Amino acid sequence: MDIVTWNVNSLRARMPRVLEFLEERRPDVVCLQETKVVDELFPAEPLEELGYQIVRHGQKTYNGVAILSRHGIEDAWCGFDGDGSDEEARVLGATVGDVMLLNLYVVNGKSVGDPKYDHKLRWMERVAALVQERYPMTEKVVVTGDFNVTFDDRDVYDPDGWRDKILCSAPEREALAAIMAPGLVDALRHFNQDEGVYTWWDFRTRGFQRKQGLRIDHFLVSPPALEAATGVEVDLVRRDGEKPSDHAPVILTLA
DNA sequence: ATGGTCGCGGAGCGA
Repeated sequence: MDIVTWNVNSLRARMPRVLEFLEERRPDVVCLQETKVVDELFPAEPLEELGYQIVRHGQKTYNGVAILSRHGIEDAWCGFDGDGSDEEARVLGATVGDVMLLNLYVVNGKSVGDPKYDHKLRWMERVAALVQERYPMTEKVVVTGDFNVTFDDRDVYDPDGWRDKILCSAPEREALAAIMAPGLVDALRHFNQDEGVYTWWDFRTRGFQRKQGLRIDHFLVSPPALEAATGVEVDLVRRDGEKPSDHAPVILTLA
């Protein structure tokens, strides 16, 4: 089973690239972030025609998460309270087969010290509590999405330039570790110790062309899910070409 | 330190 995480930076703007990706790779499950579309305007039909069931949790202009699946989606819920009552649409949970999914679009935080940064740290604390309460590590758990946090220098093209900056600060990394504390593992690092594996490149600096990126999109998996995992791959083809997102899709394969 | 480019929505904000 292939599970994808992809921050598409507007689903409607990205539809040609998303459809091309789905047709070529036929992934089983796709967790999308930054759909930037209210549920009533979600472009479901072309995705359903490719065989995908859809659960979505969107809002106007900003944020928005969705899960596409070629297999039955069960027990879907959204927002910290499970009812979509959050101000920001960033949390979507569901079960597909024996895999418990949590799809997250973590707060960006703007810059260290900004009020949005404090909001990010508090928001991540709520995620940690949610994982602890609702995701037993004895199950196949996959917590994925755009975390807007790097793990270490290997995830950063210019570690000294980014030292203690947003996406790289110690408090953010500690908040990420707290989410993983019950027993989640960074699946990509289990398979690949190389530096320079990135998932996001800034539009403004033409980061992709300059090979200047960060790894901020992750798969955090429980021991049973790690046992089933056979690899994690970043699909760089999707970051190149016509009207790409600023993120590449990341693909986790489970046996 | 700032700006650079996208997307949304139709100016300025968020990333």
